[in-house]
Amino acid sequence: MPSEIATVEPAQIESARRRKTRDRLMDAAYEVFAETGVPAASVEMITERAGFTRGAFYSNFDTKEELFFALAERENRIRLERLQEGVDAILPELDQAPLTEATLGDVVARFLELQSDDQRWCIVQSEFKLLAMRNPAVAASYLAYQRGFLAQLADRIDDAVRSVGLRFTLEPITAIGIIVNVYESALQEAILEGSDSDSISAPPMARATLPALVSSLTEPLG
Amino acid sequence: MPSEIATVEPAQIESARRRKTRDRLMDAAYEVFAETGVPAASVEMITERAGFTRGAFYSNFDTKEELFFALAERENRIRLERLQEGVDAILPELDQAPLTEATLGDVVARFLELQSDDQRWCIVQSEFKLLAMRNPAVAASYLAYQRGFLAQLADRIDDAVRSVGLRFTLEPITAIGIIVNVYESALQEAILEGSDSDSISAPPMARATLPALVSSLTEPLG
DNA sequence: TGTATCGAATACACTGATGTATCCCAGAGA
DNA sequence: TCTCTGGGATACATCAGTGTATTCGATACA
Repeated sequence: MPSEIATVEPAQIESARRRKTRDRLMDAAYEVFAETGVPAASVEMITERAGFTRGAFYSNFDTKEELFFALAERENRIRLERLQEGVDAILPELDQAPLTEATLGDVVARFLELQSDDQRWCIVQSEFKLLAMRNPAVAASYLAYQRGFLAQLADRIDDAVRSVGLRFTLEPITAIGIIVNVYESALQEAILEGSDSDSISAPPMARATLPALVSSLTEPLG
Repeated sequence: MPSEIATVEPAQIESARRRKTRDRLMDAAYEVFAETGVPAASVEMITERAGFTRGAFYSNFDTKEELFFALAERENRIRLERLQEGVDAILPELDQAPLTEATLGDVVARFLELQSDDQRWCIVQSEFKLLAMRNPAVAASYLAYQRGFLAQLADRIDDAVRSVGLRFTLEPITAIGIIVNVYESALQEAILEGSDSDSISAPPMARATLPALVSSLTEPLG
């Protein structure tokens, strides 16, 4: 009897199988959304790519948009974690070859690369931003994520800057926001230029510009 | 007879009526594309908004995309012209109240506002950029326009900077590219924040940040 | 006033996507 | 081995969008 009462609750315990299916659908959606955009992507394209039929999709998600949000959430979470881990991995290196004004820009670039790792993510994120510009609810969650990420990053970068005896001439958050902007549009420009080859020649321009920019935005401490 | 031969050429002389129809369709498309995005917009939404039926559309354009490109071309042309005129209108003012380091940032902001005047254009342009990131041919024309505009702007701003006895610490084109980036993302952020009200509270953030940024990116001449 | 022409409106045939009701199978548990 | 349930597959009904062949109406010109 008690067991029956227990089974009455509609058992949405996310079975392992179900989770796997959802993940495969998200993986496929990631590719399709990057290639064709969210509005142009059909449910069938996604399920076909994932090796399912449309029935599987509707068993796991209500709408294409719901899948998109789930995907964005998963990817954002992954990147926040990667930032944490990545910074922790880079810091020990600096004990051996301590940070100087000359290497500061490179380290900043490496931090940034932890977030925008590939072309597809850059495109999908643009799509999300565009959606947000049209939809206040989406905008709220977009801004929340961006600001969280920026705050994390700003802490780390500000530390690095101070450790070489410099400080930002603007508010640190503002300055680092600018740096992130420059990095991201360098990435976008790389995509625009290399559209034909789908290689990930992401950061050369950023690597060239960032050090100079960082030094323009900083001054000696005190 | 000669007149008949003349009429043989298929008379695509862009009658005034036809031009007006095309313009009304573009106006309507501007709104619809901004509201729903290009892929989600249907031909019928556009023609309905313009007060025509779908027949009129197919008499003037082959596809929705063709209309989109025509619209982008028209708007880009308008903004390039506006930049020319706008700068010429601002310069005389400066004879009365000469440019100083303090007012430099404001003048730069005013230049920039000549381009990104309203919310809808910002959104439509993002849409165009996204399309370009997926399509090399579109990318080429996108980059061409952006670079043309940047070059124009850079000339004017560099003059202004030198006229107050400063110069950019980075390559002028690079520095001004950064400034444009910062301005544009300030605009986007304003949209993201004010999504509910559709007012055009575009530049307050930019107005606050730009002067400091400009002074960070410049140093005394010589 | 009549007519010829240009361009917008209408109607229709066709495609492709969506959502859902139903079916069926594999695997867990007794 | 049998059964039962969760979850993916199938099939169908619906609908929106597209493109085109054709019709209609207004304006220019005689």
